[in-house]
Parts: sequence; structure tokens; C-alpha cells
Amino acid sequence: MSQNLEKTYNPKAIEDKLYSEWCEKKYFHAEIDKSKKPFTTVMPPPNITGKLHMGHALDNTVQDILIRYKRMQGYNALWVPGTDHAAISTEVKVTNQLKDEGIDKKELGREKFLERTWQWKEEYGGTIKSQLMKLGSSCDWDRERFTMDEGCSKAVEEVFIKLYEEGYIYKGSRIINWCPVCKTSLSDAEVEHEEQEGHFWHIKYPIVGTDDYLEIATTRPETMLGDTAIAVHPDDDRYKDLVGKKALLPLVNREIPIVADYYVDKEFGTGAVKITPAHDPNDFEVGKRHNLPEINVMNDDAVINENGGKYAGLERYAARKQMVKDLEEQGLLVKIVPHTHNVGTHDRCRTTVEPLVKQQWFVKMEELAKPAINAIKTGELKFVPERFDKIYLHWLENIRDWCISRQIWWGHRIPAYYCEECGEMVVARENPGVCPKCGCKHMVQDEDTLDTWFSSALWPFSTLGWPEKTEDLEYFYPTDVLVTAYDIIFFWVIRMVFSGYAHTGKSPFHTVLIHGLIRDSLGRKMSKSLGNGIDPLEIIDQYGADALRMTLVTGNAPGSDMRFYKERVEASRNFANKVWNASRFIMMNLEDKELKEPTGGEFRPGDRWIMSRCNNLVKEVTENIDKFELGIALSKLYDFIWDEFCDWYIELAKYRIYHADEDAESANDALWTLREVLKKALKLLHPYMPFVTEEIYRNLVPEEKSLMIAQWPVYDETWNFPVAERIVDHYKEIIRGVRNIRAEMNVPNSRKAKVYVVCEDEELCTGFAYLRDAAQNMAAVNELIIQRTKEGIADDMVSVVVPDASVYLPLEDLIDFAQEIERLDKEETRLNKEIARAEGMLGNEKFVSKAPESKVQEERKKLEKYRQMLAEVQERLAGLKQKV
RNA sequence: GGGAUCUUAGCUCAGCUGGGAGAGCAUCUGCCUUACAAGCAGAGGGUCACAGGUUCGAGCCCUGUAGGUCCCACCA
Repeated sequence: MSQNLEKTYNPKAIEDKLYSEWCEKKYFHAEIDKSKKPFTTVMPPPNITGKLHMGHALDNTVQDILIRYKRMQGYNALWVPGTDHAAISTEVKVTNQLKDEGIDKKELGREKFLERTWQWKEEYGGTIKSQLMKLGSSCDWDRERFTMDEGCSKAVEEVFIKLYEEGYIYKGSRIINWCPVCKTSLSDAEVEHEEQEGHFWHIKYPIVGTDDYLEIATTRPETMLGDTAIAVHPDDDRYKDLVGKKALLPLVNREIPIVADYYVDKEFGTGAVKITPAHDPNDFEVGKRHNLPEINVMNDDAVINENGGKYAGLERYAARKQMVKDLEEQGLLVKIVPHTHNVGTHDRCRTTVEPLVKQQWFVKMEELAKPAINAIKTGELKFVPERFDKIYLHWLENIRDWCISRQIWWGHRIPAYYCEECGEMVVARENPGVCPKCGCKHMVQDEDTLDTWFSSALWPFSTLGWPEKTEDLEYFYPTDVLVTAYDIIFFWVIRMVFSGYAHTGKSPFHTVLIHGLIRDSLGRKMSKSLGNGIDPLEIIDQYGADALRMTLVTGNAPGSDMRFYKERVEASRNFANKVWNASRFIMMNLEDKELKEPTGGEFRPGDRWIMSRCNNLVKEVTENIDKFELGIALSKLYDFIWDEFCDWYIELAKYRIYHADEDAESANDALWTLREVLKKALKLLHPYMPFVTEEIYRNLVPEEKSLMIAQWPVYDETWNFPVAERIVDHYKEIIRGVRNIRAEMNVPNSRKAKVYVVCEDEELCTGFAYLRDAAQNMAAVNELIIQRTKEGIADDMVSVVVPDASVYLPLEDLIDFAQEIERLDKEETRLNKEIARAEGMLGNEKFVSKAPESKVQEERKKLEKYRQMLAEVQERLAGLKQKV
């Protein structure tokens, strides 16, 4: 078995094989089991239009780490996967595809278009699933859902009807954000504000009955076609007398009133504002207060309509140009001032949004938001990191009604029916057929569909069977943790939370774990237009899924962005290879040996040390993961495996393994310990790097079926060995000291050296005796002599002082006394500095009286140690100086 | 306008509740030592943005300043 392991780890050879095995054996599948505690998370459903990008890779890696961890801890771990129908995105994609084929969407008709879109979904919707599998995601594919599948659609219908009946959903004519390209309304969350260079056009509005005029500044002259008033501040002395008079709207020659309203800022612009209730949200409000007419001057495609007189038929910007030109000719244009301002754009297509007054469906938010606000305050819901509380609360506390209707076809159709005869509206599960008011049989369904987020808002419970009272819902709901990026809090998290409270009475999860965005090596967002996106699948192909996963969580604190570049993946790949090779070494030496557990006495300090360190690691990694500090836990694993286990323990064990014929028991103990520690380390690492760990584990522990269902290690106090830790820590100092000297003096490895360790400490000496032979491979030592006194130590030996011991190397022919003195002088200076520092601290009466006793003791010990070392160094120096 | 966040080694970033500054990469010097050259050993490199304050003690807490990033917001 072990002989089959390749010299370098080859992820390609094993990843797909292991993944399909996991699937076949149903390890990802969760069944209700009341004897176990559930741990549930729902996957943020990727769009069916999408391909896996780095953001998905990160999001799903984090979820997979948590779910694998909990599964190993014995929880009934359920991770529900699925996809989102992504209403507008998908509709745009399919529409464009049709356009390429020369087919017009409208001509094709609603039904045919939907057929086509479903077909498209079948074809492309599966891509992302197979990509998630490549990543190693251990989600329960048997429970895969789609926001437009039967169950989810049923949930949407239920919610709509319920909220309508309770008065939370209403239909009304309000000013909404309109995308003239997608030709649909949008919610506030879908509008992104973008700073743009624009202009202020100062225009004269003549005052009726006088020769005077009012100067108005506007950034959007084309909207003046719809002006129905001018507003000034009530306390503005400049304009006081004009209130109640009329102005003549230029180009249109309509008389409009001059009104007073506190909305106007006296200091800004000219202090007089044109009011266009049909094309500006603020003006809409002003218009309501003053009973102004709303004149819509644009069609759905932002072309000026018949209300625009001679400008009808012109696109909005063409109209602007023409109007400015006309105003100038008429002498009504005062000036043009450059001005940067925020422009709302549609987040999907970047088109400048046009505010329009339209009949739309809305969700009344104020009441629904309350329990969601409360959830944070009571601690029922927590954000990790906490700072996202504020963002969440700020949005909820200032929430406005949610426009949920969209003028597109792909999505959940609004369950409202209208009588074609009398206009009566009925909200119902199905077409009532007959109008309840006039009795005619011409009931037609609302043409609109729902915002895509309306269905995703229900995801944590619709996927578990709601509105049915299913056992799944009973057992797995509420879910536990939701993992997502901060850019989606408004769209999704908030809506899930208030929906959870509204329909299930509970928060849909208790924790929201927020991660950041993945950026390119220069810190820019990865985007199609920049072409700087890195395809996670290419990375998996080149370096393996484990390397990608590791890269995504290394050194990354929750909520903060990270830069992604290949050198980092290489480092991760190297680590996977390191684990692979360490395991290969162990397995090569294990062969088929029957090992017995070491008993107390023969358990060498090296073995005890690594077991103790490993035990500590178990504790820390578990604690860190529980606190969602995945990056910290991983770096501890990395350091333990690479540094302590590979660079120190394996090296320590080598001599004993290679000399099994001399001491079979020692070899047994070393191998047993290697195997034991490796097993634990693989378990701890598995959530992060499932493939390489599983592959090794199967070879290492063939009697067990799989690592992914193995037991998470548990911290055990009886496995702490402070004495062994002390011994090995000192031993490491000795080895480092020897290596240091050798490197400094350029002693080639081929020249083995004798080493004397002088140490008075009985405990350390006893321990060192066990470790003596290991020095042979660790520092090219041919003989390590441990003694209590300096007997036989000559002045012409090279020396290094470590805490509680001195080390001497007889390298007579190489020694350069002047150089040696210089080296020791440096050491003396260093020690003197340390002593001064410690003395300073201990001499400070306030430190001694106020600092905790343990700290003071610690300093005293250090001081003592440094003084001892200094004495050694000085003695050596005195001896050497006599020689020169 | 409000808010968040960042500023630590040449680069990218860790640094938990305050107790002698860390990693990876890069650089330099030796090594093909029978797990691994995707490796081993050694070395250099930091007034933790700046200025104050709290404290026996500050990279960490408080205040302010400068610069960067991001989010929110109806200043036409």
C-alpha cells in the first residue's frame, strides 16, 4: 500500500475518485435522527446563469469547512445546496441568445420564451453544480433545490397571499426605479449609486406678469418637460414675494405655480428648485404635499413621449441636447457649471435608472422590520464579525417599502387576477375563472413576476418543505449558520431574517458569518470588464482543490477582503505536498508492523512532547473554529505539522526507527507516536483539505472506512506533559546552537563533530540522554556527550550558551580566537541588554506591586537565567583572551 | 453629509480578552542528509502611519491628524 504513494502529491489522480465515493456512500446525506443534534446551513444559491468564480469558491469552502467539522464532531450535519433562477440576469441572457438567432422575445411570446428559458436552465444550470463538486463541497445533493421548483414556488405563492391578506403587500402607483434597457422596475437595493461628472444647467424661468425671471439649476434639463411647479424655501427672503405667483415653463409654455417647501435648501444652487413629480423621488413627495399633477414625459425605453411636445420621439439624452440648444437660442440658458453628482444605475446592466411613477406591487416594511431589528438587540441573531450589526441595523431602521414586481417573464408570476370587464382584482392561488364582482368569465392573471430576492428570502425554510409542516422543517429548522459575503446583506440576509420571523416566528439562523471579497493581486475587484478574474477551476486543475481551499482561508480574517495570486496557491500546494510526504515517510516505515501502545516508563520525552503539543493543538484548533477563526486555526495546524511535527519530531524519531535492531521498543514507540499524531493532525486538517487527508488516512488506517466520518479529536488533560515539553524545548536550543555554529564557521555536513553538553539540571540531563542519538541526523553530530561539569572542556573549543546548558564543539583546527571572542562579545552585549531590561522592570516598584504575581515571577526567572548565561559567557571570554 | 475599515519586514497579510514583534513569498549563505529541491539548515530585514492620552506596561484601549478602501444618504 504505502509503496504505491507517489513521491509528489498528485491531486488529479484522487480528487474525483474520492468525491464520487463520498457521494455513493451517502456521507453528505443527512437523515433525521433525533438522537443527534442537527447542524444546518443553507447554501447561498448561485445563479443558474453563473459559472463558479472565486467568490463562490470562498463562500463554499468556508461552509464546507464548518459542515465537515460539525459532522466529525458528531452533529447531524446538513448542508442544503441549490440554485437561484436569477430573474433579470437570466432573462437578459436568454433574450440576447434569442437576439443572436434573430428571434425577438416579444414575437416569440411569453410561453415559448419560458419554455426556452427552462431549456436553458437545464443546459447551463448544472454547470455550477459540477463545479461545486470539484471544490469538494460536502452538501446533500439529494436535497438540492431550485428557487423555481414546485416546493419553492408554492412557498412564494403562500407568502404572497398571506402578506396580501394581512395587508403587508399592496399595489400602488408610486415612484420607482426604472431600468429603460431591461424595461422593468427595480428595488432600491438593486440601484447602485455611481459618481459621475455632470453639469449644472442654469435656466431662466420667466415669472408670469412680470419681466423678471427665476434662475433654476438642474442636472437633468430634459425632465423640465414634466415640471409642474417651482419650489423655494419658505423663509428665503429672496423669493418670499414670489410664492403663490406663477412661472412660465420654458420650451413648453405651461404656467406652473411657485410653492414654498422646507425640502428646498436655501444655500444650494440658486435656492429655487424645479419640481418634476413624475421623474424624481423628492419631487414626487413635494408634489404630493402640494397636490401637483404628475406628468410623465417618458416611455419605458426613456424616449420622450407625447407629453414632451416637439421633443417626443427623442431619446432622453438626445432630448437634453436639443433642449439645451433651444434654451440657449431663446436666451434662457444662463450658464453651464461642471458638477459631479451621484447617478443611480441598474446593478445588472449599468444603465442609468430613470425614476418613474408606475403601478407596482410593494411590501410594507416598517412592521416586518421590527422583529429583525430586535433579533440583533436580543442576541438571537449574531453577525461575525460584529461590526456588520450596524450596517444591518442602519438599513433596517431606514427601510422603505420593497418594490417586488418586475416587468419580466422569468420568475414567479404574481398570483393576482383581474376582471377584464370591471377591473376587479382577486389575489388567489389559482384563477377564480369568474369575476366575483360582475360575474363575467374574463379573469386574467397579472403580467408581472416577482423580484428574484422574494423567493430567496424564503430559502432557509422553503428548502426544508415550508409551508408544509414537514419533519425536516421540524428537525433542521431554524438553521444554524449562514455564510455569505458582505455585499449581499441588504439583498438577502435582511430579507431572510424578516421573512423568517414573519412566516416561521423565528430567525432562520443564529449566526451570519460574513466574509470579504476576493480581489486580484493589485487589490482590484475581479470583473469581466477588467478581465482580471481567476477561474477557480483552472486553479484546481493546476494545484488541486485542497490548495485552492487552503489559499482562500489562509490569513483571512472574517469580513475582510483578500488578494489572490498564484504564489499563495503554490505555498498551499507545497503544504499539501509536505503532508503527503511526511505521511509517506511514516507509512514506509510502518509497513505492516504491529505496534503496541507505549507504556508510561518507556515513553520517551520526544514522544511525550509531540503528544502534548498535539493535544494542545486539538484544543486550540477546536476553540478557534468554534469562534469562526478559520484562518487562525489553519495557521496553527500549518505550524504544528510543518515545524513541530515534520522538522522536529520526525527528525527526532529517525535514529530510533533506523536502529530498530538495537532497540525495538524505542522504534515501536516512535512509530506508534508518529502514527497517532499523524492521525490526529489529519483529522484536524480534514475540513480544510479533505482530499489529501482522506487519501492518506485510507492508507494509514485501512480498517476505517473514511476520514470524513471519523471522530473529531478531543482534548485530554492527561496528555499534557510539561516536563517533556521543557526537555525538548531545551534540546531544540542545543541543536539550534550547534547548527548555528556550524553554519557560521562553514563546517560542511560531511564533517561530523563531537558535541559536549554541560548541564547541571538533573531532569534535563535525563531527558537529553534519550534524545542524544537524534543529534546525529539533526546537526551532523557523531557523538553527543552530556555531562554535569566542565571537566575535559578545553578553551579552544567553540561554544554556545543556551539557557540551563552550555554546548562545546572541539573544532580546534577551525577555530579563530579573534572571531570567537567577537562572537561572544556580541552575545555578552545582548545578554547585558536583556538583564538591564529585566532589572529595570523589577526595579520599578509599581510594576512589582501592580502587575500580576505570575508576571513578576516570570521576569525574575528570566533575569536569573540571563545572569547565569552571562556568567558562562564571561568565563569563556576570560579563558579565550588569555590564549590570544 | 453619515458610517465602517485599513495603515505592522521589499511584497501580501496574521497578531485572540494590553505582558519581550510573526508567517508566506522575495533576498543572501550553505546543503541532492535514504519523506519531501514543491525540500533542509542558517542569515539579513520592522521608532507596528503620525501626535497626544489612559496604564506598572500599548501594535492592541481612548482622542485627534494624515492618507487609502468601502458602504450608506433625496442636496436639485
